[in-house]
Amino acid sequence: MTREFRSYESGRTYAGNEDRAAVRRPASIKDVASAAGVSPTTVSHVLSGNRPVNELTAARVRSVVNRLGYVPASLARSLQAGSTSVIGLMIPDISNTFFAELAKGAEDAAHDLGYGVILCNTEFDADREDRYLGMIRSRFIDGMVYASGSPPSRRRLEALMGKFPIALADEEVEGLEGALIATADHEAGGRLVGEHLRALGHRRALMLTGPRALKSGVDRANGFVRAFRGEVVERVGDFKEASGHRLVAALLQEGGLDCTAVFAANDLMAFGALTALREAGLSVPRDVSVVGFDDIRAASQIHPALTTVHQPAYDVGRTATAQLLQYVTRGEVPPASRHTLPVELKVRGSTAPPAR
Amino acid sequence: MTREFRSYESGRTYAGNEDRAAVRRPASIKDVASAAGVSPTTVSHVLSGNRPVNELTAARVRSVVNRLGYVPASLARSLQAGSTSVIGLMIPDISNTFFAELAKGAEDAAHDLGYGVILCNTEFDADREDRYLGMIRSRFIDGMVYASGSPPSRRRLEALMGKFPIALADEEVEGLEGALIATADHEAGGRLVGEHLRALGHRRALMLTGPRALKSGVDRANGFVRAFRGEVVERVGDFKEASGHRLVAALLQEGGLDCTAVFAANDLMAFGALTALREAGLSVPRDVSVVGFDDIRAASQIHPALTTVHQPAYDVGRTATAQLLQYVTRGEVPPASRHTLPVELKVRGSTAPPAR
DNA sequence: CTAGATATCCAAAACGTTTTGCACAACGCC
DNA sequence: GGCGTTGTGCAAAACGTTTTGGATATCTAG
Repeated sequence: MTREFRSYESGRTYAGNEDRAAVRRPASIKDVASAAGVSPTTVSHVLSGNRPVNELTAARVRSVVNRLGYVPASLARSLQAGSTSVIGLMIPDISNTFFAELAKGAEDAAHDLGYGVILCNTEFDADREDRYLGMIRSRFIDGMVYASGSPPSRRRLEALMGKFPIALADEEVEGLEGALIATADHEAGGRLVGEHLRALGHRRALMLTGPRALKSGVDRANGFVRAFRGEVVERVGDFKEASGHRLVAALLQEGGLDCTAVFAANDLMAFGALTALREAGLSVPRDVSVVGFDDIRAASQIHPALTTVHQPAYDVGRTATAQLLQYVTRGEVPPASRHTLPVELKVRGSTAPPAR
Repeated sequence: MTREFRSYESGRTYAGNEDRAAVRRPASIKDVASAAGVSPTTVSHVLSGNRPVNELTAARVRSVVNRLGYVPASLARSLQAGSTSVIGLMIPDISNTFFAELAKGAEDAAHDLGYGVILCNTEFDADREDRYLGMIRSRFIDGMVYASGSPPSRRRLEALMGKFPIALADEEVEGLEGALIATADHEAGGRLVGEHLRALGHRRALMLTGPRALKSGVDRANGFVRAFRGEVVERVGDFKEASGHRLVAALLQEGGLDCTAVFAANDLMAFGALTALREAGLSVPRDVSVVGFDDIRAASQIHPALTTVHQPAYDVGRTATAQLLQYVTRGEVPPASRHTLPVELKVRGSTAPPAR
């Protein structure tokens, strides 16, 4: 097999790879063109409909396309077009249901506009994050949805944000203004909890917060304290179940909780608190009410079901992505703009009026 | 339009877009070359280390690279190289923790070899799946990890499998031989459950299966039935929580469960079953034992904690991807090969000896 | 019968890299 | 002084598209 691609009129041959017949080079537009006796230009026009082509010629081209199983190389197309129709989604941990939901929203929004999503799972690893940021600098992706509040990257992010399309989701990176932001209304969530507990008659509460560095956690706490208008004892945890357990157990040992309600800044810490209370022989909600934040799946399945604030993780991902793409498709770097999405208080079995 | 890029020293502007100075074309290798007074070839060699370059020249080039903030366009690089260092991961639902774990394993394995992962979330939608399969045909991705057992795609998949690197994860597509496969040992999982329930003294069990079309579900059922060696009532569900609830509730209405144990083919259906049982006033595990499959996160967080079979979702994703990449990096289409990963029975609070 | 419009298709440039063959000079060796 | 060797860097081809300015033939109107 000589593998000659006799160009449509001149006797020129496109030198293929005669030697190794093993790996069959996929058909290119040139192959189609010469097989159909037209120029690559015409093939392109037939396929894109970008310019009219004689119907007879077009039919011939299409038949060759089928016969050869020709599929345009998207790489070459992207190179020419200057964009790839792919964006990145940077998150710390896809196995965390919150981020998985967020990712689903992002993927849906991207799919709607024909974009693909590259999963950038960082595990809070700065090197890993850097590698993924490199994808945007090398223009392999058209934009990035950034939902990973790992502090060390702020500097780098800042430098990129003016040059490339980037949207912040869920967590606004402290001190990073002028960006596209979609986040849940953490402050309102805290407020709802405060109002709920106050309405039930509670006047003294324990609040388990997340690390001070995360703005979302601070917002939740602020909203709560303002609305509760009672005494609030604050303890700083790390959003993990163990820390909720540890903090509550410690207080119980030191001579009693001295509170009628516990508000944990996320469901996992609330679970820890529940365990500690149960271990101490206290009953929820009879002796103590407990409220969480996030509404992860287990929250509604434990007993008693956990009163918590439902975060619109899916919507956060979807909104951030849709907003980002709105600018990406127009080749613009997005302006500063904030979207705060509503949260919802789910009242379940873990809260009740304080024992009198 | 002359399209000259002499901009660096002469005051000439970029012919590309004089009109909108807003969008500055990123520096190309030509820009660097002319600014450093060398050829693009030399720049390429300095950056890749592919051929030796005089240290003085190299230093000059590097300095220009920094000054201009040059980053090679990965698209052009990929076009030339003939591969993108990106693979696809096709799954039905990323918000399902099982697939999220699997995705994490895939991402980790890919990252280890410098590959990126495009998240292809199908929601069991054939069109969506087709679009993503198009990415491999258009060679935008170098390979695909396929973990979405939606039946309609089998035909298309079959056609692709000989031509492109594809690995099956978790679910082997029925009748699709000659592929790279990584899956959990579903049959052994079913067997472990059967042995466990039999050892506790159960002799009559209700088994909630998944759709018959999925081999994994069939394997689980077969393993269970063989090991349990008692009477098994079988009901077909669809792996969703609602179906577990519906099936059990229906049986209870029709005049009693008449079984001392329920084995659901996945945790979600087990959750549904638990709810139905609780609603009927039955106590788990006192009146009925319940076992699930998958060991999703919520399984250990509900009360009573669910006895279930731990699936190595992470390992399945990681193994499938690592195997796939082994061939992708060598430019080969992978041969037939199967990796069956061990499962583990997690005995928790939802199982006990039958009431006497 | 002729000028302009229309239909049809092609050549060449452009996207931004990497790779390969070659040119040229300087050097060491016999 | 000739010859292989090494060091250095360039030109050109190749990857596979899309886009744009024409070129040529055919048609239409006056």
